[in-house]
Amino acid sequence: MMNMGCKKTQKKPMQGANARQVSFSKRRSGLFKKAGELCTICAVETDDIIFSPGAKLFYSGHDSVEDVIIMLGHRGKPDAATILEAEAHQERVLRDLEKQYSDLLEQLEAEKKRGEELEQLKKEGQVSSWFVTPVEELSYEELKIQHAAMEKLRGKVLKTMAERLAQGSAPSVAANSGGASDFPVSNPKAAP
Amino acid sequence: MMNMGCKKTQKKPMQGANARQVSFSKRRSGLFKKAGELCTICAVETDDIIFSPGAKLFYSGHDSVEDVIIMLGHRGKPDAATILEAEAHQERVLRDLEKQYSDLLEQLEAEKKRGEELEQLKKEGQVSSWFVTPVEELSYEELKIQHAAMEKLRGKVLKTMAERLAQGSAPSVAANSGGASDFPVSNPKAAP
DNA sequence: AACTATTTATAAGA
DNA sequence: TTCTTATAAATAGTT
Repeated sequence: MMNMGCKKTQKKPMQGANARQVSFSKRRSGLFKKAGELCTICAVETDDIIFSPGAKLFYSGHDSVEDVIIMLGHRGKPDAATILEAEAHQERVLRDLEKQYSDLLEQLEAEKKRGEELEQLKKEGQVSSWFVTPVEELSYEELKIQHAAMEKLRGKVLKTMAERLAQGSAPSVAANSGGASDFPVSNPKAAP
Repeated sequence: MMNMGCKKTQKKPMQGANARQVSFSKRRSGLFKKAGELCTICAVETDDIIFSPGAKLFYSGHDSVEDVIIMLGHRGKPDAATILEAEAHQERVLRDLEKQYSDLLEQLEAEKKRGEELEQLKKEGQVSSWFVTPVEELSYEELKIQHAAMEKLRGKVLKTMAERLAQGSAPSVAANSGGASDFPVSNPKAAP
């Protein structure tokens, strides 16, 4: 059977929403498995976050995963009674998120300032090499950059939240729309 | 030559700091490559963060990577003159980080409150199923959870920063200590 | 979900 | 560190 195995690695989004969804599931579990192996074999910590097009979050972290799962509890589906209550909550949730977002805009401003500080440090010559030379011990600067990177990541998440809100998503809470619709194209980048 | 390829997947940390470091480098690039492929092929976004034992951060994100690299600039090593200046900066950087950390403790308190809100929502039945059923459209709740998860992740990073500070790491800025010392054991977990 | 041909990742060695 | 190579693992297409 000439089933073609898997051919060479594709360079473009897979054609066909269904095939892409299947591939996503396979590769997602593969990626998380690799991350887990990296933790186990090399004794490091990893956090992997995947945003799928339907605004779904997939998360693999060395211990936070448990927190997320605990937050979600038993994961049963909402019953009819709670759906009515859910719709009553929509407005409040919306306002809540909007307030959070405006708070975050301020934080993003603060981020920019920190980025500029960092730029200044770089010009003074200290920060420059840890990213490419893992053996050095530039802990203060590393931590500074860790912080900045995390702030940036956080800012991105929250910006995405706001964008989704602005697009008026989630017309009906707890609606079981089963169809996996077509994927919007994201902005792929590879690591250096 | 019986070079044994790679045997079956190890379940324990690799023995020998050097071999483990080599494996880490290989697997790190492998993981990032997989993440990049997932982005490209399945049209999703990923962020991967690896904390190596020496407090090194490795980051692969669908576009934030560029920001980090731009922040780092040309990545040359500091010269002798800047090292002196760097040491003069240490105290200030320390105070800066300490201040940031105390700010963050407050934010962690706020996080807890949000977690409790989330728990409340879950009891009302809406939040429960998106994590296991990617086809549903529970966007508000998803975003809420994304936010909570990111806050948690951020909190962890910043807590790590503070712990490293408390341990008095980074005795000498820009010291080119080449030795990769022995790894402490982390807390490996796989994704559900 | 399971199978399988093929590609990809990687541990050990050089 | 980078390259090679034997072998294990991942996975695209198929059933």
